[in-house]
Amino acid sequence: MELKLYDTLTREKRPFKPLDPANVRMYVCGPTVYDFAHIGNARPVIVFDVLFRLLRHLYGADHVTYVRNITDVDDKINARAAQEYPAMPLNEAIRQVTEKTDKQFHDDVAALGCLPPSIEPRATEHIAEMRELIERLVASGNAYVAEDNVLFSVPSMPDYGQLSKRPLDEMIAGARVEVAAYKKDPRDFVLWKPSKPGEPAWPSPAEIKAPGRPGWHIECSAMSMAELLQPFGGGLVCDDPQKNVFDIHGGGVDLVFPHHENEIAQSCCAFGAPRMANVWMHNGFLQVEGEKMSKSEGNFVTIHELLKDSSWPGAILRFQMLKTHYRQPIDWTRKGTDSAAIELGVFDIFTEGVRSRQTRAGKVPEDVLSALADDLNVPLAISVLHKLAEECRKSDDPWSQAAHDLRASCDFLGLDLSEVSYRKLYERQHGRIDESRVSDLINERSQARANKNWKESDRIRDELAAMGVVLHDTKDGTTWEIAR
RNA sequence: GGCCACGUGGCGGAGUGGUUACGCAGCGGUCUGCAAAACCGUUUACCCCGGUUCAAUUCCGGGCGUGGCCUCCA
Repeated sequence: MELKLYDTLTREKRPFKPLDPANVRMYVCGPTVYDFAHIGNARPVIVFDVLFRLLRHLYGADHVTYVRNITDVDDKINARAAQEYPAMPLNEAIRQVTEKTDKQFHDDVAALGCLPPSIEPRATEHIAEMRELIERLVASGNAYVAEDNVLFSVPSMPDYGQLSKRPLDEMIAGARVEVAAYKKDPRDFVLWKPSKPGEPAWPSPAEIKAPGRPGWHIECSAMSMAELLQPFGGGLVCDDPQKNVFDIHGGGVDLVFPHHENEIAQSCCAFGAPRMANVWMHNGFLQVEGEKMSKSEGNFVTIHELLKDSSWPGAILRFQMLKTHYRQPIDWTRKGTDSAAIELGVFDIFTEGVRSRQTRAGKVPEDVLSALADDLNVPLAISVLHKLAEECRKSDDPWSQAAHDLRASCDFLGLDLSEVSYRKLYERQHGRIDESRVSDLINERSQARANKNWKESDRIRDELAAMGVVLHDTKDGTTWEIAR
């Protein structure tokens, strides 16, 4: 099976050829840990988790390295720390904020069924590599010092702007931001900047006396080097440009410019590499109820709220996210969550037996895998799952091959069905169903029906319906389930 | 203002130069005391205007709409 991925750089879907099939390497930009992650942050985490699973399937679990960083040095973190812990020394407050947010993030994404990446480097653990990279860029003439800042010189890189397709000279025209006076060129960006007193600070590179801290973009160049190049023979000590490229770099489409463009500039110029990564993948943006998500609009939806306050099982949120192809925009709505719950509830019904007692090996159908291999066409893969569910419905055997395959497919997609049954959803909202009360009422109703007392029979059925219980009268008696 | 995406039936959402996506909902039927479930059948599509083509929802151009980005972070 051939994996094809859409590459933002070339704007086309291409067959994926790993540099080394024994060491497939992927880097995805992770969160800045200063606040609860919102549902938009969840998208790349879920999307690239599916890709991670697929790569592990295709190349072997031990042959894929997935790096997702944690950004724990950033102005927003500083601001949040000062606001939340005004009495505390800033660095201590920052540690409080980052540790707390970091934990929340991991709890949230675990609930969404995401595997932990192979490595989750933290920016503050890689300051040394950032400094080394900056020194290199200064030495090579790609960066310069100005007022204790180190800036990347965009004109020093003729290819700058390829990823976002922004022509160098036209880029300034529409800019509406004031340009710092010390910049040689308005497009130059910061690699290192001086820290204000009390802020996190490290010894500066390039013989700058004042302590400082890294710019935003350099951390990803440094961490991808440290985790995806150096361990595989590349990095600063290696002059072979081919050793200084990894396979896949991912993130949200909002990162294409400037973040990824600048990462490319830093990495390629530092290592003399023709490319930073062979494939650039970007997930589409997300709106909430038709509106841009923003705190001022009051429609800022965090993963935590959905899981804890609204009691949605993570699998349902994950499924809702995966119902849309990763490059399409999503309008995240409550109605969409309800639909996802109904669909997954069906998968739960048909796999309930095989989840408690697997009687044979389930197999992820080729149709599912080939859909995923076609640039992660998860919606198409899900349509195959519906077909399996259809087979299950037609089968008399609760342990049919289709049921095993459906289970295997859900497992493959990271969809944990253990909490998604209609009953569990109902009980999360309305409290436990009193089963003995239900069976008492059913017995009473059966009596009434035996006596052809349809009025009483229907009254009891209505009473049960009010409890969320729906009856099925069959030849063998009456069964019940929770309303969908 | 510049650059870049996206626009499919009631809703969600794939895909394609000519043939049923799929799911949910709706409608009709079988079944049922009546229902429910199940099964069978079935309605409503490709933003607008041009162009290319034997043929466009699918390619090209323009328009409209929505969204993203426009650098040291709002």
